[in-house]
Amino acid sequence: MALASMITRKELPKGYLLLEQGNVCQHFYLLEKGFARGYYNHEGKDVSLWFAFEGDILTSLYSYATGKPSYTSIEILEDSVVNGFTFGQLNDLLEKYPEFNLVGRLLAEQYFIELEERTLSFQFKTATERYYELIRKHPQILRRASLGHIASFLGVSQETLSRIRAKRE
Amino acid sequence: MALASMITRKELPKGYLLLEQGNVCQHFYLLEKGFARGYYNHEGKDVSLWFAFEGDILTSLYSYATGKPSYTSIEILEDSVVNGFTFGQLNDLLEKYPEFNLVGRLLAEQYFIELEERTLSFQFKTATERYYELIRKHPQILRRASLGHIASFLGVSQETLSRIRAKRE
DNA sequence: TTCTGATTTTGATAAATGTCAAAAGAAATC
DNA sequence: GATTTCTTTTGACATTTATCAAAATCAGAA
Repeated sequence: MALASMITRKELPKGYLLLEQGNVCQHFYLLEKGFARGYYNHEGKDVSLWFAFEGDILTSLYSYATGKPSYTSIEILEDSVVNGFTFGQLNDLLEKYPEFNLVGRLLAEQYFIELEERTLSFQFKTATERYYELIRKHPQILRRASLGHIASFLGVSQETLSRIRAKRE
Repeated sequence: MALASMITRKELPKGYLLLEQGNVCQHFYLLEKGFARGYYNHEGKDVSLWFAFEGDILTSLYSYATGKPSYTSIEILEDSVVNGFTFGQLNDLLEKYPEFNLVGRLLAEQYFIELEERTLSFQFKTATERYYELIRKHPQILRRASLGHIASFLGVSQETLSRIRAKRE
């Protein structure tokens, strides 16, 4: 079983829902080109959890690890190209070549570290600081994501983010 | 190299600082008996990031994964017994028996999932809801951790948590 | 270009929470 | 048991941010 033969390449239009909250995620997708976000919907409130750029992975690690329905949805925000394979294929691979668990471990560690940073920033930084940090790290986000999406990612209302922007300059 | 011979058992008194912010963490510790917390200190504000019970692991996954100084400290909150081994020993083991990466992967996934849940609860739940969820999951925490520690874990001031408690019953 | 719908900004007000200060209570030490 | 120290509660007030509503701006379709 060759790795290459497992991979399916797909073109996805803007607005496409790659994964819907409540469904069990079955795939890893590598975002070759485009832009996407993960979000969580709770009582009508739609909150962005992450943004994914070229080279990032689109999946629900939760679903993969637990086999349970994902509580995040994945939305394609710009026409994109992804390369995907199923969890089943990956598990076969891991079974056959246990060394690959090293990659899995490093990946999960990486995920954890990024999330830890995000969590800390919620507890220690103001929305304003989080905003400027975000656009410093990912300036492109300003052009690619809407104010509403960014606001919910930062944990503030749109109006508040708009006022944060207004204060500067 | 036997796993058992690597492990060192230690008794640690209440108040002991197992890991200090700014130092590179070198060990995994399994908490056999006792109670501990991880916390982060920022400009004098001391914020609890997690509590560890019997059976939990005490370490800085961040330090382990990156080799950089930990930004969390680990404090023993009750006289405890831990079983520890160094990252170096663990890495030797992983190199010799790559299958162990599976354990590492699952562990990192587990860490990630728990943190994800915590992060979501910050964005979607009120401090009151987070409080009652915490004591539902870990009732013992009420007896073992101080109000101040719990308040910072929940992301509110002590006074606010005190008022949350007063409202009920 | 013009229209239409979505996004962003602005204003007024209400609600939640933090901060400071002090009192009350509990625990530890002598 | 009395004293000291730490923890928790309570009160008053200030600050931050959300919410609701409306206006302004922008973007895509006709």
